[in-house]
Amino acid sequence: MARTTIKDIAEECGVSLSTVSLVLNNNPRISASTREKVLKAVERHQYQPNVFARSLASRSSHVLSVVMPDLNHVFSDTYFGEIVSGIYDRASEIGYKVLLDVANQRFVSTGEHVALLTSKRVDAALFIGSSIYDEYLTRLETEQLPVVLVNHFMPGHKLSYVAADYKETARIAADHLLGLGHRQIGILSGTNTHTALEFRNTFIDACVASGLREEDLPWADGWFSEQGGYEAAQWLLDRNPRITALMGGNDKMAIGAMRLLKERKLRVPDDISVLGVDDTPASAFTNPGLSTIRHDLFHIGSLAVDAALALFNGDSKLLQKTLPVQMIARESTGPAPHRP
Amino acid sequence: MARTTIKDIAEECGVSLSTVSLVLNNNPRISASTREKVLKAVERHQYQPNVFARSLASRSSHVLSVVMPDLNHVFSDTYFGEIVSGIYDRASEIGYKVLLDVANQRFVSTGEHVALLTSKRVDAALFIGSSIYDEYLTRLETEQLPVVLVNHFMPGHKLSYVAADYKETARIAADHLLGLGHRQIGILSGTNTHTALEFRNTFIDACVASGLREEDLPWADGWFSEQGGYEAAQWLLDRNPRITALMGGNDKMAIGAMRLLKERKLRVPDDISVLGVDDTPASAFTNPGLSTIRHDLFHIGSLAVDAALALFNGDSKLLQKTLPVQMIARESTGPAPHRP
DNA sequence: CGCCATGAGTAAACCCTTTTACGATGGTGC
DNA sequence: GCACCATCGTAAAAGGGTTTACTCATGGCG
Repeated sequence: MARTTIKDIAEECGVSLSTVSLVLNNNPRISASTREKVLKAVERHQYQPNVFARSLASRSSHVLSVVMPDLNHVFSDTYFGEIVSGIYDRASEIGYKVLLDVANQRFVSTGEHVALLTSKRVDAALFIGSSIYDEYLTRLETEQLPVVLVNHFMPGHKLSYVAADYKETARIAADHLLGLGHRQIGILSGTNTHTALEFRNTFIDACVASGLREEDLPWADGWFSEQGGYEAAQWLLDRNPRITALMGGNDKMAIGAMRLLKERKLRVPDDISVLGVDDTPASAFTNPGLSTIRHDLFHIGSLAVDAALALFNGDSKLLQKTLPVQMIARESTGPAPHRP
Repeated sequence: MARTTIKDIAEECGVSLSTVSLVLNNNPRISASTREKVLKAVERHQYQPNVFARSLASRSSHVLSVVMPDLNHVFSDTYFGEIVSGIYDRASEIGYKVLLDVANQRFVSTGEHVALLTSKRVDAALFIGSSIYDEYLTRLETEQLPVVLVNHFMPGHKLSYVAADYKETARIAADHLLGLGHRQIGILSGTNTHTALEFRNTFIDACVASGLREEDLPWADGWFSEQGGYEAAQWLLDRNPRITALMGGNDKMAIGAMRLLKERKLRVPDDISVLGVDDTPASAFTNPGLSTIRHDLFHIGSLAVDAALALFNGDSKLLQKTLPVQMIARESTGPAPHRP
């Protein structure tokens, strides 16, 4: 039994194909009575338009691609997970589907990241967490494709993005720690991303502006993971035992650092304060609860969807949106201890 | 500038549309010389076939849907993440794309879970982690759609699945704990899934067969999460202080239980042993390392892809595959302590 | 009463490939 | 020299919608 097509509906209702199509697309040209007749038949037959025929004719697929970075276990990372949830929610709310991609070697070298868009397979693409070195993004820029970077950006490139305000994050973080009296702060800096760079630089600048010396703001690069935070903290503490606070590049790094501190029998926050960034769900459940600067990743994801579609619809050429952040003070930060 | 189509290529090469199409589909009917000529033109124009036209004509979308359960933070759950990784990897290996879906209220009530397949939008669908109550699956059964349940199943239904051997898992677990001398074992049983039921029942049967009494095998239901494990463990320990081992329904529950034990100053495994199921990445990093029965979720994901496509291609009507599991003994299980 | 604007619907072109039945060409065996 | 067969291509029919320009009544207006 063949699927029922628009033709079947048209014949049954004694109208033309176009009429049915117009009804289905809510075109006001069709009278209420005809509309109803058609809709009834549609309902009766459980008619489902063929999405391919539709996409082919309308040049819109109603599909969004989300491109994940090629990291181990990306699909179970809370940071990415929150963003994907936001994307998925918003997309399905407005009738869009989400296609999964990973920016791995093959994906880039075969040019699939471009073909995906030029072949109209997807209306737009959302890139999550690409790194400084992701030169492939430039091709997306030159070809003016509907692409949005999610919670990161590429300075000097005309690429749209929706991202948390990392500068403001850094300033709030600096204020918070300085206000608690910390004068030697170690920075667990994420690696390979412009946001990480911007965060670190702004943080340092803010501290220096308040009278700290650069040498009292040692930093170490590391992966944005518990392990990365653990190792970076280790490196920093071994060289700078007088540090009274650790600034994590994200919550996971901060959590990794806290594990190290526990192993070293350093109390948080009595001996050393730890501050994170993101406010991923786990942060509320650490012990002590992690103070952090909240980035609303879910919301960033949904806004990215809207931005991407605005680009696709030609409403705009370039969208660069920076979102406010919020200090969440829990228990992992406290007054700086006296160091003799 | 319009996209180059198969027609452009054909004209440029002085051959028919069909010829180009056949070349592109590696049909041996076309001679090597013609083939080469066409491929050169394709290369020169960076020609990309229009996927929609292709899907429309060929009735195959080369897309798979992965349907996630409607849980909080599914997209950052390691269990689901591992499976999705396996699915994604295998799918992209064989030229398939992966579409994301969530089995939420809307998805089911609108019949999208069926329409997705009947409308040929996707070639097949992979359902991850549906529950006992997911009646909507029965419609997939009656309509004989290409659907595979991933690491779970529905007894009494003719639904294909690829799942770890939960019975064997239960037996291995029982052997392991009994071998260590445990005689009173609390079970942190996952809830709402047939695999959880099967696991619990088989575990109890195995223990009883070895001479334990049922009343020494108390169990508590809980969500498959750290929190769920924590609470279930709490409930069990409060009522059964003589327990010497806790059997987690999965690693997360086991990890949650370990947190509780730490809070209660009970040493693992000296005072109480803890055993998990799955061997998700985190299990190697707990302290002490979590003993567990390994389910190769990544592999299960890839096999599910192959199974789904076998169904789609009509190679088979029903595929029910059970995969071997493996004991991973780390430090969280040890000899039962003497309880006076 | 004739003209025109408006509303409702339709015809037909178009979107781009796949696929099957058929055609042409040249060679083979007898 | 003929029937027959491969081999290589092609024509044309799907596949199922969208969309634009056009038709045809109808009613209002001057």
